[in-house]
Amino acid sequence: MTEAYNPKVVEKAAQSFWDERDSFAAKESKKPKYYCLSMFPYPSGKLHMGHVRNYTIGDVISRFKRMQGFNVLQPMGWDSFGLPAENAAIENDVSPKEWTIQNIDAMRGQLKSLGFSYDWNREFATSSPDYYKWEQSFFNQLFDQGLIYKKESEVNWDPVDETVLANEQVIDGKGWRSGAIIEKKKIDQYFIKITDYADKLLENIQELNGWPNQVKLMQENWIGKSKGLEFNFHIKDHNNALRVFTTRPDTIFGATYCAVAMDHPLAISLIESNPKIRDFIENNKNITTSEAAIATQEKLGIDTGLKAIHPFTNEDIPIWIANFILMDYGTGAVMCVPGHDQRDWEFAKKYSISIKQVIESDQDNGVSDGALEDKGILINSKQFNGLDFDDAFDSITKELVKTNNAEVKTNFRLRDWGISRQRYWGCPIPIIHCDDCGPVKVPETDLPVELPEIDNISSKGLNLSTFSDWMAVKCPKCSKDATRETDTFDTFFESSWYFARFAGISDKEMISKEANYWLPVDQYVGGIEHAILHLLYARFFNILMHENKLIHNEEPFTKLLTQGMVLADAFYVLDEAGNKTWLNKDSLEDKNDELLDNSGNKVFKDGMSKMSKSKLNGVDPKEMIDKYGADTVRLYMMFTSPPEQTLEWSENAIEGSYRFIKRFWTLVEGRSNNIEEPSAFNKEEETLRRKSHQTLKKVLKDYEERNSFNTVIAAVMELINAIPESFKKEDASESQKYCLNEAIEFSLKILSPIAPHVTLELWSKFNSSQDKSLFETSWPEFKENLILDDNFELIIQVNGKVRGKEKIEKTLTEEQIKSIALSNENVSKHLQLDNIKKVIYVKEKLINFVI
RNA sequence: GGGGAUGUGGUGGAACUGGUAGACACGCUUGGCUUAGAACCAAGUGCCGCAAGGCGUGGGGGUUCGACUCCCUCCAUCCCUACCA
Repeated sequence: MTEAYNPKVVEKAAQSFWDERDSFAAKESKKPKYYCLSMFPYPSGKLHMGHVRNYTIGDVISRFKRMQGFNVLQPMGWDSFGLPAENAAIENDVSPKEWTIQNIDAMRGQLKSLGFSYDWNREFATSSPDYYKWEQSFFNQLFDQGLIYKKESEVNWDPVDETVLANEQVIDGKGWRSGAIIEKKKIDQYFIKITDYADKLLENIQELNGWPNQVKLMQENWIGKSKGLEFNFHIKDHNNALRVFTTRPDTIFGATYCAVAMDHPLAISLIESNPKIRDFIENNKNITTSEAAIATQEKLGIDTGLKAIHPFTNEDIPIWIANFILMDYGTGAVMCVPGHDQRDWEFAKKYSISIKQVIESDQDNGVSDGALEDKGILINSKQFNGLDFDDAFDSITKELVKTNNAEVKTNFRLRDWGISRQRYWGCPIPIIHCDDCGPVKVPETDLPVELPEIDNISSKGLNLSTFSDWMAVKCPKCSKDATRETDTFDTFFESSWYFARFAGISDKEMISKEANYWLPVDQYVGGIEHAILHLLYARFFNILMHENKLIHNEEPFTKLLTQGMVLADAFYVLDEAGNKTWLNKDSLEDKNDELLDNSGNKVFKDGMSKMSKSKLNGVDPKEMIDKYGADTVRLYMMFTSPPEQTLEWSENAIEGSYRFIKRFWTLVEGRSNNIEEPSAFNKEEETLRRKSHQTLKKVLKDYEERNSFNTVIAAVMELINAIPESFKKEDASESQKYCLNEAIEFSLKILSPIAPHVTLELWSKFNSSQDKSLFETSWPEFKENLILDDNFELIIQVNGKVRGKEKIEKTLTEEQIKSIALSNENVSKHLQLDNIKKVIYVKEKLINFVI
């Protein structure tokens, strides 16, 4: 009697089997190690499809490597500090800690239900003092090494809630909760000198052969190393010079104005005496600190009335204040060459500043339609005419060194990492402020500095400066009354070293010796949105940990797989003030083709965007797991698109994945793998065996080299479709049954990393005599001699168009093949023999007749 | 604004090194089974055309015997843009 496929029963059995044996506990051994890590989640409470995709990919790779005989470490934990906990605290009046713990429990349950092969013994949450204690300790080391400093920097200030807002919390220049117009405010913050390592971070990219080029490029551009010239413009009737940085000194004869940032000292010095400038700066202050907002705003400027003196022509050129110049980059002042920089060109047009062409071009209209940004030969540049970029750079530098204090400078776009946050739910920065001793680090023996418990949650933002009891301490140096630092770390701090902690977790040290066995991470898997910040900070931290002799490797991640975003439609309603409130799709009603929320307000569609906590467009996998089981969800997730590609979420085809598993179950169930290999096979049997071994060869490449799991699944489907019906019948011959069993065995193995529960169950039914766990630690080998075929299919083209196909024996000569091709009926219709101008033959593939 | 990607049937995707475009699925159509439906099974399914044949990989142009693949250009969508993680 056959048994129907019941995912609930099968999955429960498989999961208990793994649990009982602690199958995925990782211990050092003589086997080659493989550390596979998926980016740990922020515990928002529910998994969404982006997580399912990420963690299925990681698990597929882990399980595949385990089958290949590797000693695999695949840990999981929680990146549990962050903004959403504070928001939830304010909205629901729960402590961030409680909320986080509940979320972790819920998400752990969801992860377990998906059957991921994690070593749960190594689980930790970054919000636990056991973890952040070591972060504070490491910070102290960096502090001693002079890598930490304080400097003023701008934040988004909500004047109503009296709190600092993240860029995400500023919507159209207004605070998301209060609706107040956001102000920029300068406050003193901690920074870490990542720019000291800019060259190292850039150079090491060359060695990251296992990283996607895309990500390496983005990091290179982010670091943004450029060679340029810094020099002074003398200012007419003014004591100070204006120091500018330019990467294009070759265009200096085209400089028709200069521009400075709104917070440049020169601009600030004019506020008092010039009300127009004061108004301009005042009116343009209200913009988010985000680069995107600054760069896309309308480009505005105001003439200071001051004149810079052109170093070569001695002409006066105006100095402007512009709202898009960044004080943080270069010197905060630039020379503007509208002829050869598009942004300068547009600004010049707007304010009627002259535009000069100083680089040769074959463009008829010169610079009248737009800037010519390509490098080239200098014109209209007096003694420098005719020089190319490099020569011009050198010659112009030589002159400016004499007169204008010029200096060739390497400049980085990368800025130092601001690590202070004015928040409650983060790792406290272990510093004590003493009136006499200044900032003093908290002694090692007093670590961790734990977060105070929350008793009273206000409706404003949370931060540590309201906990006066907690703040009051004695100075560790002089024992006088002192106060604790109230800033917490940027949460990127926690995620910059967790991978090392997983590899060497210990309650006695930050990272134990065991880490030397596991590190570096062999395969890191995570969303492409982390291509720059998280991955750059983690690389930076890894270098610091390496320098401090905590770990042996300099770069943390050997291979990187960046999965594409899972997108979903996002929906919102607007209030009277035009503020957006995001809504989950499930809370909407569809009335006469119009979307309404549950109070009847009109709902707008925002279009596809990544599943996120803030837009509430995450799709919870729970329902799907309940309905179809984890194997179907995993299989569908892998089948529906290749990992690197963006995925617009839809569950239209999940039924198909479920059907496939059911069909597969029906095929395998009731059979046993007990046939000896026969001595001979007929043609039909050979064909199936060829397909089985071909499939094995193909999927090995797809798994190992291409991370192409959708084609792995398609290949197995093809193999199963290729089994002749007669082989499945009860009266099939022994050799037919043998070939069928071989196909089944391969399919079970191939699918095991993707759908581990059902394959484990079927394997133990199919191979009842064998140890179950053997199935998950062995990978079959294909036989090359069975893959070879004596024939091939020749494609016959006329002028590149397919006109016929012929089955050809591989032993035939090119001449013989040509004559077979020419005798093809359909082909001969399309050509006359005397017309053939050329014949192209691609071995064992195609022949093309050109007429 | 800048940086990085992506674009192939009604849908998700395949084509790996310039060599058969549409594998494998979803959906749909027809038939079988069924009192009926679901499930399942079988056949068909890029578009135009009765057919011969033609057209077809975001649009336009180019290189090549041959282009989804290489080059130029334009468009659309997504990710990042330093305080979402």
